[in-house]
Amino acid sequence: MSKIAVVVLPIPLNKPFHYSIPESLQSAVSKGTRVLVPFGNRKISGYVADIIETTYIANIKEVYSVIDDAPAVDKNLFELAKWLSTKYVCSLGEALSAVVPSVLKPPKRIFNNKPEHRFGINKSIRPTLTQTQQTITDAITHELKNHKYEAFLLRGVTGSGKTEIYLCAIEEALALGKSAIFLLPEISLTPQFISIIKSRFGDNIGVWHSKLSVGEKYRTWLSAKKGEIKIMVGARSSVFTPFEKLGIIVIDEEHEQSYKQDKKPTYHVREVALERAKLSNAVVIMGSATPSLESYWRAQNGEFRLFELHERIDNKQLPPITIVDLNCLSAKHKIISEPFKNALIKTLARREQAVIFLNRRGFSPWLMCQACQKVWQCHNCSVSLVYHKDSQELVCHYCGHRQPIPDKCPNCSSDHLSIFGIGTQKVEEELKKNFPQARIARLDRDTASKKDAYKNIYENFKNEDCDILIGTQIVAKGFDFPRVTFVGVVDADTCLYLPDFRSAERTFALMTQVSGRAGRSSLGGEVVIQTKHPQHYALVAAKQHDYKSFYEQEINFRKELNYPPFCGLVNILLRGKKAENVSKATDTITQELLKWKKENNAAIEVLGSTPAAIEKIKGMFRWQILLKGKADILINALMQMKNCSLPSGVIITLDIDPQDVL
DNA sequence: AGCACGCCGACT
DNA sequence: GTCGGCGTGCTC
Repeated sequence: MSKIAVVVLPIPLNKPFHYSIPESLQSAVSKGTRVLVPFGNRKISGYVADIIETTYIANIKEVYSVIDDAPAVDKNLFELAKWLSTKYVCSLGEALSAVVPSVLKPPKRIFNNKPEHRFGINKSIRPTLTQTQQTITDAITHELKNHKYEAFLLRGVTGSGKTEIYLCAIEEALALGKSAIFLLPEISLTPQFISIIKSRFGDNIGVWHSKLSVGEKYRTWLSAKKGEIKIMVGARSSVFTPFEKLGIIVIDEEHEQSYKQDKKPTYHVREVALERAKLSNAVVIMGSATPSLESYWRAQNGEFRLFELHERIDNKQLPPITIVDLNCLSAKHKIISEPFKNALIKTLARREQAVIFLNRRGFSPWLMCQACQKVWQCHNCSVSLVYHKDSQELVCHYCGHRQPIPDKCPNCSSDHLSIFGIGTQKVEEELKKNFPQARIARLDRDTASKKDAYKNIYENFKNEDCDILIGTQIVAKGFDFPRVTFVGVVDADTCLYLPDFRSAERTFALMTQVSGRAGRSSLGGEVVIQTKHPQHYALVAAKQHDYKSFYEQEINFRKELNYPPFCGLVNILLRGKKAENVSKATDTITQELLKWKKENNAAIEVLGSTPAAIEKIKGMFRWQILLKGKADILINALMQMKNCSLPSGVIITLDIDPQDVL
């Protein structure tokens, strides 16, 4: 009598499927291994959750083959997947496929195993710690030695020596025979950083990011599993690195948005790291100059141990920030104000470099007919098309649709078409006009996506073959050069007044981060921020480099309006091709939720239903409902919602703990 | 989620 | 007449 495998599949159905195990695979199939099984008329990989003797299911099919020669997920990771599926409301199979991506399978082609060179830990590089660094490292080491879960939050400006604390803590973990996961925002995983960390830890390190090939991913994953590497440095998904004896998880730049996964399961890596550390009795260290409001609040409430590093290692001062009120300026100075221009003149005269930052969101140049006010919009999405001067096209930034620039308005036949808004190209033009002798480069999604363009611009700037670098978010991170002494923010408002509860927090973090690009060396530096809201607390606090004052004001605002950390949030998004069906479905669900709330006397708020901020993307109409309340109550409410029948053609997606509610 | 089956409108 | 749109239901 052949045994039966209970297999969990990566489909949105929270129910396992039974397969008989053929004689030939009897010894290879065990709990935790992945197997290839027939499902309908396709073959998919699933997890053996259990092996049983008999089943009530008639006509079961056979396991086709076994993928792993040892369990792919150990007990802790399996528990973590169960937690993921509960917290983020998805099936266990979907959660498991986040823990062990399906790309992780043995390559068909076998590579020659090149001999491994082990360098071990290079202690000689370890610099002497300051008193503060030593105190923090000791506290972390203490917990590591106790094999106890603990979470630490380090708040310290760039240059205050957080990285050294991370590295020392990792060394301690390794010395105790434990492994370490070092999480970074995707953008920080630059070759420069990797070479620094490799020089410190040698071949103990694996690197994990989205650009690895399938084969590289599998080899890295396997060597972590086998314990051949002890440290994994990587983006979000490396929180699932299958280390057996995990000692420490570091989350650098804890406030970064890229730590939230936008597809199902919509986890935040911080929450996963905390949960995993609890299951493994490991330590979590989070660090940031501008911790997320939630985390700082949790630290204030004793959930995390808070350490603050107030000074830069070298006692260098933070650059002075000038805020320029754009309201007082004449139209011709709207892009570049006098203080902005003067600072730039001085910088160039000293033969130093400048970074000009422009946040593109909601700020791109668009085309408008002067006669009838028509604005060119995308046919598939409810957004304006963006004017691209280089290619002479109108481009949709949501669906990628592009069309040539018209010479006449199709409505009124006027040929009086003008461009509104400011983009990086426009700023570049303006700067070229003002500084014809300066060497100017531009870095944004358009230029950075071209092969090697990013590297070329980066190298050029590094080698000082370029005086002014204009860019979007991409220049706010990782562009640390000693000769940058001026940072200019063209318009801080684009992020400030988005209709989102986190926009002030984001603006504060961004301004702080951008400012940090100036004055990294003894040359000093200065920052100019242009805004129409110079009195806004996020900007005033950023100017004063005062996180705490920002925190105090922002936390009051969150409390008054009942937003995180004072409640949990769930964003329910409904999409469909027929506007009417989507709005009807949204209504049905809202009614159902309100009914449940009343019946259970539940402390939740059901906000909506409203069309999403961008009502249509790629031809799909979008409506949303926002749920507020305690996380566990919200999950119960969502369970209720699963029972209601909906008009066809409407897709529901849940975002648990959304980063924004736009 | 995928994928097939099945039912209605607009083409050569 | 049939091609293909999408609504429905099932997958061990």
